[in-house]
Amino acid sequence: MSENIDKFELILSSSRKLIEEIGFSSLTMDKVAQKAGIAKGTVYLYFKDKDDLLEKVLSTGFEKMFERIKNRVAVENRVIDKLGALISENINHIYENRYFFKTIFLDEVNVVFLKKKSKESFNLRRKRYSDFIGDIIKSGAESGEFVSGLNPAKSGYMLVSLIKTAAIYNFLSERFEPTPEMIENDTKEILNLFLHGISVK
Amino acid sequence: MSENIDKFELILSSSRKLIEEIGFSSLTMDKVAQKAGIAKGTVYLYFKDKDDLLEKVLSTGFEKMFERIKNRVAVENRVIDKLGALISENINHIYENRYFFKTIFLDEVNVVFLKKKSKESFNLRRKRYSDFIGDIIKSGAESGEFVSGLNPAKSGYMLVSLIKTAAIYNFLSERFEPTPEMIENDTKEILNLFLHGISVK
DNA sequence: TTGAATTATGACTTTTAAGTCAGTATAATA
DNA sequence: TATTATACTGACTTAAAAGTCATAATTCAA
Repeated sequence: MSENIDKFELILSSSRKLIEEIGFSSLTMDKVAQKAGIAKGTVYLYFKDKDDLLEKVLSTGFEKMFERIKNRVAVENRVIDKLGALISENINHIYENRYFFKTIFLDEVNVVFLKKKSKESFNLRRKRYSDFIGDIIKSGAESGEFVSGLNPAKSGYMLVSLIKTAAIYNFLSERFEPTPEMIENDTKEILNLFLHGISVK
Repeated sequence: MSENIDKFELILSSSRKLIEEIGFSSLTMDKVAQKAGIAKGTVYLYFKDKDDLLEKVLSTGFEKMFERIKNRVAVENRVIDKLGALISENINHIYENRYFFKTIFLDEVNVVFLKKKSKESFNLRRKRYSDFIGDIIKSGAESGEFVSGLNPAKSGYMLVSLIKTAAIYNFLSERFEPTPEMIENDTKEILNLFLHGISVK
């Protein structure tokens, strides 16, 4: 019985290690079995199929992280301290599992591309756009409108991700036919968040 | 000669349409050929392989968007207006190509999962975390610390994406062994951006 | 100790999709 | 019109990986 639990955990941890090494897109059941030092058929005794295995890899990871963040946040009393604790705990968790998250975060490119070259040009485009925004931000910092000490390129990435996230939020909320007003509103909202944040002045 | 260019464009646009309908992860060369009403072999006369085709689908789309945004931004003089124009133009572009972008943005889940059920639980976890943050933000809005009129859940998504983006930025910059100070710095930076933005007060 | 139940194995089957290429149709040229 | 060059076709080959299952090893219980 306890043997079973061990094997279940063994397969999970082997999968996690493999994902760190080769990414989701190259993960195969054969490799998982090999990594765990067991036969492929055995994997299917503990997991319904590949989908089930990956779902469990991600869900157990998430639950661990969420639990940790909730506990840390509960200690703080003031709202801003809660947010600070949350961010810090989240970043720490990402870094402690950095190879896993690196794969998770960057593997999105692998959905689409099979070859290194295309991945590189994908990242290059992302960089070109962020740098373009970075230049605008830089000139704002030089004119004294924006705070000094900003990393312009990084801030560019941040703005791009805010725009993308707003779109994803709308897509997930089934908002597909936006009126011009809605778009104007979204624009204002993102610009405002990026320029002034959510605090009252 | 002009026939060739037409077929090249035909394959590109058929691929784009297909991606809108079924996503990257289900795209096959057979389906592309069928959609374009040509033989599979013909696709390989215009594109080296699948990777080449997808790379060109994405790069042409990006160049179009980037050109458009650059032109629009160039019209404005003040930095803040430039940023506003950029955001607005970017959002507009996303909405005009909404089905394509919906797939691009949400297909990241498909890297990992094959079945609908797992995708749903993935989105559910994302929502649970954002809602948790949303609750904190809500209490901050109620106490008057944060601006009113915020959508807490959406703001939660925004914060999560800022954290994620900061990590991606570090990963892309090959920063894998962060000191505690670097993590503390990142935390402050994100919290500060989220609370106060990049403008000077 | 033995035989029933449980767990494990890995060769095999099946599926899916990328990529090829010999043959066919169409267009260009002499 | 005949010949060459170019463009197109889709059945076929190849490859990769998911999932199965008859058989073997191990554990457990009487």
